[in-house]
Amino acid sequence: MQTLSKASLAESATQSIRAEIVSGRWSVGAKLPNEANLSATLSVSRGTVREAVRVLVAQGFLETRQGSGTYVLSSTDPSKTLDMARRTSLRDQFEARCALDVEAARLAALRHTPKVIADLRRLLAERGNYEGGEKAEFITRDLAFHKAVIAASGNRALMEIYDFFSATITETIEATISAEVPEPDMQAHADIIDAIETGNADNASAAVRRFMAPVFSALDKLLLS
Amino acid sequence: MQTLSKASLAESATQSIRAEIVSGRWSVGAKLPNEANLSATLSVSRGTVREAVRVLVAQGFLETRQGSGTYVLSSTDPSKTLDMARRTSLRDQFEARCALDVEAARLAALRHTPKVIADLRRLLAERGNYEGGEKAEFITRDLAFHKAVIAASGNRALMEIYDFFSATITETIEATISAEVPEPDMQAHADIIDAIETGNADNASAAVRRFMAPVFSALDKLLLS
DNA sequence: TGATCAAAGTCATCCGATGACTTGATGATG
DNA sequence: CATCATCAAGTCATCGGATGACTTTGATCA
Repeated sequence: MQTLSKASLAESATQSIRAEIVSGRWSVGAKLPNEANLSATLSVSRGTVREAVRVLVAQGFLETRQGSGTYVLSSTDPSKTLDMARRTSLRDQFEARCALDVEAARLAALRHTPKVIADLRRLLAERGNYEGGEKAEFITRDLAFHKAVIAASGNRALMEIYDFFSATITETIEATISAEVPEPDMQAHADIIDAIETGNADNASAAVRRFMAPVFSALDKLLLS
Repeated sequence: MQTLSKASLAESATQSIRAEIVSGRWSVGAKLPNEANLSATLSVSRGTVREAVRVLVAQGFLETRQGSGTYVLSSTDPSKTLDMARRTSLRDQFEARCALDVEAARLAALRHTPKVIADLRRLLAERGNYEGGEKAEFITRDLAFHKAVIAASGNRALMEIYDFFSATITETIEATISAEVPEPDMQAHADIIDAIETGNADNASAAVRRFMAPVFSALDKLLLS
């Protein structure tokens, strides 16, 4: 941030107020001092305070209620909400990933081309089954296949979200329970490609769901133990 | 964003200026009219203009140079990861949101409780059908219902991602084509609740899919026109 | 030509005033 | 006592003017 060198008073005020919020000194729901008070505390004019507050309102930190006051709405940057998704349980992450896979397979079935199908078959062949060796490399090849399915959907939003999750899921798997979660075999993967090729959206999403079932079963067992 | 329902002058000014930028009428590098001029054009005071500009500066759209003027830095929001979602097409965003809705309904069907069902029914009743009036307020009530469905899934990852998208989708809708996208009626919503209540996961997700169909049809028509 | 500098243009900040809205107290009413 | 209408204080929303700081421009001059 080069802002430090030439921060305007309004920008400084914005940072000061935000610091109070993220530090928790002004907790969620708390009411801020009124504008005149803030003005005095920060040693800037009321207009400058208003500019600072307006920015924080736009960023989702604050909420102003005319006639009532200014209140803390959130103590975290809402633009980074996805970070929160990262910290959810492993099962939640898999379920979310499953949602993306299912919809992607559906869309891929509706929009597939012969070239896409050929690419999927090639990636699946390269992936192979896991037969010992470096687990991380296998996971990488496996992810390449799944990303290709998402790409086949032609939906960039799904791709972005999937990338986001696949990275963290990979980490989690490798670090913790990799041995306990079964990798669906080649046939289960091939079923997905076949369903996409037929162009039947329902079959494609159902294939993904069957595909994921054993993973969820394994996760449930882990949660019980 | 419920902000539109009772948008302050400053927020309206922010949107007006941003609209000029994203539409390309003020291209990157262009110099904006001076504050007095903007003040006259937008029929608000200069202080209000400054608040609006300050927000857009914080979002990375504008840059102010004291003594020189205000210039367009970017026509897209570069400050956050939201960029990725903003740049995807509206259709992509809806498809991604649909993926979340479908999976959430499925999980909700498997995990529902009487209280959750009652809450959903209450939210749907509060939502009502759109019968004129403030569109933004209706969208807010509609979102509350859909978020409740996601919450009923018990999956925090889905909730986070959904929040992420609903914000940008709402913005896009309100800013551009709100009138063109049909809102599914109460019955379509009620069908989802009923399906969840029966505990049949497939029916629940199918209900959501039927629910979304007319929206996609409308989007397709927009793309063709 | 090149450097200097003054003036105009523009944003930064401050101040005071008025309007609009919310909230809580007050008091009348039944 | 409970309820409701009314009112006053507190607060944000917006306005307009004024002054300072900084940049750009162009005229002036060596």
